[in-house]
Amino acid sequence: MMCNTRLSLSLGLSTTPPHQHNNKGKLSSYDDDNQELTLCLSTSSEFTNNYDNNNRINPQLLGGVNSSVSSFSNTSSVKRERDHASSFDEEVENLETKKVLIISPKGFVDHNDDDDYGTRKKLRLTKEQSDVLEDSFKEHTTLNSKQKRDLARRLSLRPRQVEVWFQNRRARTKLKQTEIDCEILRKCYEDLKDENRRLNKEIQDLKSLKKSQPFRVQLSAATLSMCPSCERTYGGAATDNSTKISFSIGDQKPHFYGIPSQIH
DNA sequence: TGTGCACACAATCTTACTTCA
DNA sequence: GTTGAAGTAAGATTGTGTGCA
Repeated sequence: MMCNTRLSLSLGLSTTPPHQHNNKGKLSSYDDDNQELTLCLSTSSEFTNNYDNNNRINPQLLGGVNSSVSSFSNTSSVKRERDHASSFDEEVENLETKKVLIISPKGFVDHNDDDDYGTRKKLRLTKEQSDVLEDSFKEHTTLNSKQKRDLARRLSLRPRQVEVWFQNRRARTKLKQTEIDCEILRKCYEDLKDENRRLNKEIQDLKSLKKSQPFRVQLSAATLSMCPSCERTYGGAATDNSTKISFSIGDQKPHFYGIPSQIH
């Protein structure tokens, strides 16, 4: 069977108990000529086991058929279908928008009229729904089952939709934070690079100064001083006459400058 | 210890919408 | 004003890892 085989689902809206149905989501018929697969599903409590949370058919129902439509054969999705459609009301609600599904390489697609053939309608949350979700996200970035259900009920969404919204929100918040962190690091890197360039230049200046003026030179406070006895250079950030403890370039041994007795 | 389940996350896909030539 | 390509935002899907009973 080709992936584009059309699958029609005939959904009975009867409240007949499942055990009284002849077709409980089993493969009903397959039209070789039109490559159409027809399933008859009851809307009994067993209906919930016929679909996953994305209104896709439980692959188990398709038996050998699902080998050609592996894109939707996902155990986690099947598992998650328990998360919603937990009541008969929700089942009926789902049926209102999911009457005919098409098997395609992308999985099952909702097709309630011919205009939608081959497309998937994407939900756009209303401003109000988004605001509520945002407010909720500010309070807690993850939801427990009860919070999820309550929020879904309040917004007339499926719990799975709320869950997905929070997942995406967390992911995009993290991404945004990563971008911010990255920008901060980039700025730090640029600053350090500038500082390194400045210090290297300073070293070069001092080296050339050392060659031309082999005596002690008091440079500006921000630059370095040179010990007259050993001609080593010292860091000189302090501007007062207090003792300065410095390290000569290329030597970790401290030199004391400012107190004659302490000069070696 | 193995197993199933629920959940979170990363990566990716897909669609709706916007911008711009 | 219209149109189509390109870009972006965001909802949805899929695969994987982890903790827990």
